[in-house]
Amino acid sequence: MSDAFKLSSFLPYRLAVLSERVSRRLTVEYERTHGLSVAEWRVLVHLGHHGRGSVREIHEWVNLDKPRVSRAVARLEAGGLVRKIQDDTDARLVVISLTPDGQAALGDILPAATRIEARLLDAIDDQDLEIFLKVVQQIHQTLDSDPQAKPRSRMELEQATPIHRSPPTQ
Amino acid sequence: MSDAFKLSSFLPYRLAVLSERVSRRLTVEYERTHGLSVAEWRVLVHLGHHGRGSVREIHEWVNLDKPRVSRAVARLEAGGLVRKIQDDTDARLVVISLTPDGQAALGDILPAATRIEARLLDAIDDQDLEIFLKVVQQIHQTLDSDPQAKPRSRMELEQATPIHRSPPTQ
DNA sequence: TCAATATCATTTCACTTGCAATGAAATGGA
DNA sequence: TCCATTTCATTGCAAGTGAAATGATATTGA
Repeated sequence: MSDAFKLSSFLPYRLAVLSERVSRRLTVEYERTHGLSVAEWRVLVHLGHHGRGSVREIHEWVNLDKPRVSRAVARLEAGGLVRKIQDDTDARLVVISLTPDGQAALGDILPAATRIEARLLDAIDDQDLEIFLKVVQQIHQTLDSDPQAKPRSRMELEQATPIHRSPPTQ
Repeated sequence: MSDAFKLSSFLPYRLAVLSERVSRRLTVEYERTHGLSVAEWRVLVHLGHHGRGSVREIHEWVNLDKPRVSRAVARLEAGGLVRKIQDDTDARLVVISLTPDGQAALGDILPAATRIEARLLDAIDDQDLEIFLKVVQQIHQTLDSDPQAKPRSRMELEQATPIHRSPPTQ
């Protein structure tokens, strides 16, 4: 009882609740339409943007541990959305790329995902969004200097990308 | 390849990455010191604030489904941090409350958790934080009017609580 | 009063997760 | 050249997860 501490005003809790709710909303979309999990969706998107990649590469970029990527890729391959071929200069590597079906699936889901994101962003003032993203970056930076925190994934570090409003440029 | 869509600038992805990193940092703390999971931590905090509660009540307040609460409570009881007693007016209900050990554990973890949060907040300008939280609320509100999204938990709805800066008042 | 329905907490079951092996292949140094 | 180390992807395994089922109790309405 008592104690001034309230879970509802605890920043980590708030982030978790928000993130989970948003993520769940997204999942409804690509679960229903293509039976994809979050991991599979991320792999697909990465391949859509980068064309091809090894398990390690994808792992480094999309914030998923290697076993998760490996299994996601296996499921995607079983579903015919992705192709795995042994690299010929390094036999340990597996080069993963989208099949035409994978391209099609991605082309189908991307607009839906973007639309959901757009709906969320529409309610937010431009300047507020900018500050929001700045704060996100600041939190990351604080964690960067905390030895107890997990390092950021490569993607986060390389890209200080702004959010793309509805009609995506570049 | 190509396609303008980048995962790194996709809001839901960003939220997930940030939330996971923050959550993991917290977990290091109460995992190491008391072997607690996130669910157990939330239950403990809820009880610390509300004194007692049923599984359903806790479930509604701390954004955990009932099975998860039930199991978290079971583990906490096994560890002696929590006590379960049958409600005498309604035999279905279980009234859960902290034991002295539970109080002590909470008293031990709370400062550490607050300290980590304070470190994150310290880097953020007051006004920016306010806007950040406003944006969080706006995202929730957008989801509130989306029939495909999961409704907010009771706690979120009842409390528009601001973040408490370091020396927690009230 | 008593059957139908609703509300609890818990359990079941199939599935996912994350960490730590594992085994295969490449690399570097003696 | 050849052994030790490193770098790959995958798999094993113990634990966790969530949705639905279960069983116990309460409530409601005929």
